Amino acid sequence: MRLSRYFLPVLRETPKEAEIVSHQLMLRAGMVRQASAGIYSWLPLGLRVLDKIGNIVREEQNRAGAIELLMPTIQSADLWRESGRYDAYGKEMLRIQDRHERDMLFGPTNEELITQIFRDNVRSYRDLPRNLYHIQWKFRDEIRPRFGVMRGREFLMKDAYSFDLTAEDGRRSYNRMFVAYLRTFARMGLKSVPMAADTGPIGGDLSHEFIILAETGESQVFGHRDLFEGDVPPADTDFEGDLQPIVDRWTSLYAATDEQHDAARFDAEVPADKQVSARGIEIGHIFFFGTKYSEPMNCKVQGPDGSVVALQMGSYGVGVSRLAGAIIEACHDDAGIVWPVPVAPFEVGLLNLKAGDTETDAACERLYGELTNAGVEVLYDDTDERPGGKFASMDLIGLPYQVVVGPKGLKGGEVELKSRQDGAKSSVPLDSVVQSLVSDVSERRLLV
RNA sequence: CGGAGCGUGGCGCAGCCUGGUAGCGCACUUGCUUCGGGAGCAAGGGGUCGCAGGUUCAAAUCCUGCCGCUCCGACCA
Repeated sequence: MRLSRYFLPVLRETPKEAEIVSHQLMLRAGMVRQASAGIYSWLPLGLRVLDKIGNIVREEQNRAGAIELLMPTIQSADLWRESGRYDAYGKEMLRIQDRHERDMLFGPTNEELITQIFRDNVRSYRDLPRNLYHIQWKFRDEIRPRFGVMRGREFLMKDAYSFDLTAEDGRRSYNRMFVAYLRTFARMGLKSVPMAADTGPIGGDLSHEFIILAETGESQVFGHRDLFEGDVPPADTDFEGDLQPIVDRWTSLYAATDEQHDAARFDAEVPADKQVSARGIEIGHIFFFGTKYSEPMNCKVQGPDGSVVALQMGSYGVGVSRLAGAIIEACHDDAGIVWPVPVAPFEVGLLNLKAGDTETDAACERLYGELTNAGVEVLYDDTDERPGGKFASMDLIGLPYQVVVGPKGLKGGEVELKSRQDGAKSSVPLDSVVQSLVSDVSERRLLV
């Protein structure tokens, strides 16, 4: 992408409504603009990040055997009356009426709708297990939205729903999502820790929140230090096999959010030098809730013995839009964002220090073409802005690699190659920079 | 909803107390000079001062009501 034709409004100063660093940087880097309280427009750069996050989530869901579909944002109130949640949900649910004065709502979650779809189309245990998911906008009319996209009212969420014949099978479905989540967040460069969690309005008795540590986290979390350094299950993990040992390993050590925290247990189970007490951000939440929806909504199949049984269900959420903010909270420095390669909006920033100069233009065009053809995502700053401004903007938007092309270096046939992550700079021959970048970038696209 | 604060050009702010020509920095446009880490000079463009009432000869400024936004608390992916 050529910057001269792109839409990337960067801000030199910090808008005063932004209090936390990820919100400030998202506004300054031209990723989002606030439409109203807790509701955001995603500008081109932000959308690219959102898509990358969504695609990683998608790949890992698919790997774990979940199947993607897409449900609407607007739902019928009648469906929610079946489960009893129309009255139970409270004011977070945005209730609206259509022109015929039918009660509708903007979906805060989709248990009811997916249960309806499933019950209307599945009759036999032979069609089990199934896990269906979608990535769709949700609306929860929070009392107080804050922290930018981290706690907006409108947010993009991946929500998966599992259907099983027995509780044991349901547990296996739960485990598949548990392992998928460990991989999903690790691929974004995040160290997530599953923690015993409250089930809230979703219901059920088995639940984990996936937490990353961040100073601006919304809740206090407690855990064993070793959990924050554990190895993530590899890509060739057999999701059809027994995942219980993996889950057991991750849940054997103490980890809890403040609402579940038991200080006495914490002190008894975790040696003082292994105790971690910090702020955390919830980026995923999984639940197993049995027949909470299938029973009242009559989502039943015939088992092998001919009996009709209500399905065992679970639901599994990932805050896709929240992750964009959460990753920035975890990955930034004084100059701006420092994107991990897998979620970076572009992988390489190409800086033409003297746009209009025949030689630098030619060298940049060549690099831009070759990198693009090699499948590397390049943002080419071909504007005639001064070098200082170009450097500052590139650092702000945080692309992992920068290629600096100017007359000085070109005299020796060289360009400067910089890593945003560690700030390392090196002079590289013009002829080998593409090869070097292609291998560096592709190596870091897959973190696990 | 309880408490606190803020709404003045795209962004950041001053002016309000003590009513009288709407200002500053950045950004933007044009020209010249500059050009390897946010340049200099010069000339420009852009504002219903959140909205509505009221007081007054006169309101960004004083009064009343409303709206929006932010922070702390209860709620949450």
